Amino acid sequence: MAVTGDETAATGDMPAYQIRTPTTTLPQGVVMAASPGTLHSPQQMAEEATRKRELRLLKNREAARECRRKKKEYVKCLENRVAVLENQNKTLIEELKALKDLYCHKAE
DNA sequence: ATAAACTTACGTCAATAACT
DNA sequence: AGTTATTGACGTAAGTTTAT
Repeated sequence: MAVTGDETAATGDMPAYQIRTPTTTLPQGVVMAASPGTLHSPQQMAEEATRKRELRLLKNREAARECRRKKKEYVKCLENRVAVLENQNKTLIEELKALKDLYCHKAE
């Protein structure tokens, strides 16, 4: 199965193209008192996790686009090289034929 | 006209290579 | 060792071609 869940709980019934948020997100309206002395309430942790995930997805999205662009270019390059070599080959075959011909007629 | 088959581009995940 | 970048594999949507 390709659609395996990631670190945020495998929800097999959710289409892959939907953006999932970490399950650590608290229900609407629930406000936790920030633990005294720290800036790391569960909410803040969850928000930070979401922010990190979205940033990661954004970066990877762009990386994937670039990767495909490079691959396409590479393939185009190869195809071009094939065309060039095919032409060279054709020319060489013609040349060989001509030389053989010449040699034959000389031999008579 | 349209249903089915094929193509193209995309976003995501996971593995791993490259970097610090 | 932890973090970030790269890329193959997969599923999806939209576009195009082909057969009826």
